[in-house]
Amino acid sequence: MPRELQHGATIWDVARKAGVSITTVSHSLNGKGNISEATRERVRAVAAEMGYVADAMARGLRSSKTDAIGLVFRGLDSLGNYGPNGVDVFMKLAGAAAAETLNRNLGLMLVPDLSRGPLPPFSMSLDGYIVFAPHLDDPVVALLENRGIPYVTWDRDPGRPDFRNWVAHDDAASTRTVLDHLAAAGAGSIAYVGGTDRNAWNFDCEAAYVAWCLEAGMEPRIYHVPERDGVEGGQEVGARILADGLPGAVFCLTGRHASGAAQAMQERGIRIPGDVLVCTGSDSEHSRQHRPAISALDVDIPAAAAALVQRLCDVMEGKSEPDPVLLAARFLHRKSTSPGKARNQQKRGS
Amino acid sequence: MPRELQHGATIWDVARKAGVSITTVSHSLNGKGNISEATRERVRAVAAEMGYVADAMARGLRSSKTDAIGLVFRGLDSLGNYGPNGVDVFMKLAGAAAAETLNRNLGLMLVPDLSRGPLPPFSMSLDGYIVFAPHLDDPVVALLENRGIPYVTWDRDPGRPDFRNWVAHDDAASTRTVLDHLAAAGAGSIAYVGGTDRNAWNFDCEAAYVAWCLEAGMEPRIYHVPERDGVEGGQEVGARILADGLPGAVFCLTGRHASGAAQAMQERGIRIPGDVLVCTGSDSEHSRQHRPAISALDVDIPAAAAALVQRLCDVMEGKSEPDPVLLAARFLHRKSTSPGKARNQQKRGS
DNA sequence: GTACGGAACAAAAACGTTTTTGTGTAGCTG
DNA sequence: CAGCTACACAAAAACGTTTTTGTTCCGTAC
Repeated sequence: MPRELQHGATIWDVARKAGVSITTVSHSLNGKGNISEATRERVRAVAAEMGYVADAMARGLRSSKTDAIGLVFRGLDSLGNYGPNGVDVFMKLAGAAAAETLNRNLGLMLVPDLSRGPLPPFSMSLDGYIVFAPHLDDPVVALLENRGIPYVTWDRDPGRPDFRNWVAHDDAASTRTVLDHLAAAGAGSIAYVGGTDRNAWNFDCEAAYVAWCLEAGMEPRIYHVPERDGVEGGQEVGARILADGLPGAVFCLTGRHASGAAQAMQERGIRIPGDVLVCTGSDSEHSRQHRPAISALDVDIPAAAAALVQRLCDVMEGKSEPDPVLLAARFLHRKSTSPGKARNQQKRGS
Repeated sequence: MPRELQHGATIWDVARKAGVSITTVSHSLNGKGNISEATRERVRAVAAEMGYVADAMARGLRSSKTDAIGLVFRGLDSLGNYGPNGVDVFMKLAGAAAAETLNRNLGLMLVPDLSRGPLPPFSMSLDGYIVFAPHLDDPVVALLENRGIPYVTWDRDPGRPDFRNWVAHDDAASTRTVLDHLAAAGAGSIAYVGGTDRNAWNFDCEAAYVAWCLEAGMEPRIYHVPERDGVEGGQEVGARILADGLPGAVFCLTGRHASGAAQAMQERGIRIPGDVLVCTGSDSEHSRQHRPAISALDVDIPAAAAALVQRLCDVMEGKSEPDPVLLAARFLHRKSTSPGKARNQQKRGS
């Protein structure tokens, strides 16, 4: 049991005990001013012995640096609105980001959606922010922009083409990979199921799908389901797709939708992958759990978190802004897209 | 685009614009002093119009309240040492805790393991802490105790029987539930596989197992595998159990161990649940994914998080400390423990 | 012998709040 | 009309740092 009042050890206490002024203490510990090495060392020893740690508030007040960054936490309700890949991805990202920040000796604060309700106490004092999946006219980025707080986003901001501090997967390339794979596995027509959130993920994947169809001479079949509707929304769209005519493959952006759609079709006697291929743009427990397991695009979360934190640190240090970071998604080939006989509903190239 | 320098709007600016002193501003906004309702309202309006938010640093410095709590984040390396249920549970807890704190308008900061390396800047200024699964002589709780920072723990601290601010599942009751279930499903002998971390979870489950065996007249068969060894450790212990003689059931505390043990036995021709029942004390993706799916105890994470945050707030407000919170775990009955013919290796009661 | 300069440290200002203590005016009492 | 209270607000101290500006001492150059 060391000191009794270690809790309140202030810079004055250290100064008194070392027989110097508080200036000397501050300078000694921070390696700044002009202090003889002997004094510096002595002060360091005293401070260490007393377990002195500079008060973060006072330091932050003076130098307006908190050494902590924020991660905008979108609650479950708003995740329905914003978070395309669902809570799983978000929480994994939070964990990876925390692991990444600790390496740099930064704190990571989870703050609720900044756009509604009273601002959480610390939110405006953080050094920077990571924003998850900004949507069109996102009030959160508007607020940060307005306050001049540095931030990076996961996925690009669809409304700000000139904003460059983002990290994302190459959605266009990923989409083409998936579609090529489905076509190679025998799908002559491919239905696309996107979400309704107005974020880059939805926009870019759909655009890539349309472009790919054009090239392949295939008629686009596009469906939209609100992200928040999850598996049930997937079931509903599965039925709708069936009513419109069985395609060779169904590509659902979210894992929940894919799982629901697959389930709805299976319940109506359709076999996967025998009669239709199913694939999702974001792996989740639902896609893994489904029988047969659903092929998916997989996100390298640690890499994404590392890139985000790195970029944010760069921005905070005022480094010049290079190009956005594009990561490659892995395609996880599972049973739901095993190749088989041709499944052309509308003949390819017809 | 509102104001140009909203970023730096200070209490002085508000005071000047409202034609009052900063005292009046502070009092008006915080509903303290003795201010006429007219003035109070006018100041409020001006502040709102300017988008004024009190600087958290200054406020914190003055009143030594940060309105933020910390969650000790144990990195992947130390999770091997500390986190009994693996990273999944921890991240879910973090998410649930974040959702819970935002309701109270508190910030939640993830801080790295406090016991090693330099302390992250903010760690000693937070109002309180949630510590995940403290182990015997945990340096993190020692540090918090030493600094006089309020904290609650998830799972009790095995080394401090008189510390009461914890929330946990009733491990003894859960263990009995599982063992009763296994016995009822026909297991005449049950092998127990625990971890090596010195935390309450391991201690209490093992003690309950031993007690239950004594009552049931069954010879205890206890194995230990380091948590960090994961699935591979489970495979290894599965082989070891088999070499010692096939029991009627295997109860592994962690999902990874259970999955590995099941796998090792299945590879050697043992059928589950035909020849042996397998069950785990903490549900995870591994237990869900395994074929057959492995029965498990399931944690109600949101309830746990809510209880932890609630308790921490109580402690911070200096409320009297009631009894620790004991939550009930749900038992998820899956295929791996389907009842069948008696599987008595050693006859029950013999 | 005075002026200059650098080394080593100290004093004081500043950061933006909250809180304690003042201050002036009005109304009321005796 | 002196004195007291209540009211509405202002001034100033305090929180614990960092940083800017001083101060002292001493050696050296002119």
